[in-house]
Amino acid sequence: MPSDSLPREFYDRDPTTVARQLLGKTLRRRTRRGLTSGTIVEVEAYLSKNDSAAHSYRGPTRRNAVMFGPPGHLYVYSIHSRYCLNTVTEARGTASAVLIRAIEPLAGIAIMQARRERMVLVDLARGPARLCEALHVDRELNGWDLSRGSRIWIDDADALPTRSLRIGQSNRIGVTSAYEARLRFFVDGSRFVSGLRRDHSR
DNA sequence: ACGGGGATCGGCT
DNA sequence: GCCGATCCCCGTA
Repeated sequence: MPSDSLPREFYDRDPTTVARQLLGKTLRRRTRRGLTSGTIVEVEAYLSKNDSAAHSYRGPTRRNAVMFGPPGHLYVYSIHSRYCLNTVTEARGTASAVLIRAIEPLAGIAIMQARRERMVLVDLARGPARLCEALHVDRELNGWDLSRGSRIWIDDADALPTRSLRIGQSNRIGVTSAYEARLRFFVDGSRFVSGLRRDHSR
């Protein structure tokens, strides 16, 4: 429906560039229950080469197949009986992605509160699995094309001006024993960012 | 405020 | 069989 959904070309770039540019954009989700949305405030890049933390590192499997497909599609995987949401980046076959780790809730807050069984705004979508629960994202959306602009998509409307954002950078959260290159990006100063521990920030 | 530990299950070796 | 791109609760202070 919205013609301002980010086009496929937006995602057809290296994951670090896409990750940085996703900060401040608006992630939207529409279900029968209503519209929920939020401002993206925290992301991580997973590279197609030399990145042992990327799910695609050891080649295609059934789980990571979407990562090897075209950019702009959703890669949803489960961990510890929860879900995390990525956007596939770069051209088909390169298998990179951006993990969306946190949003600042904008619309449909009551719906998110009900889904999360939490009232505190800051607890609704701070962390990748919390975000998925708040937006009702599960494996059914794995492979969904974000550029279609329905069910779930990202757009520029209500976006924070990227130029004026102060972007913080750190190692990725929960990634151990991997080549690390400070591939986590977040809106500096936002209360809606996860992993505020000292060893991650800055 | 901070840190330790358990839940819980699909994917991969 | 092992182990997470996690979350939440419950100790201490």
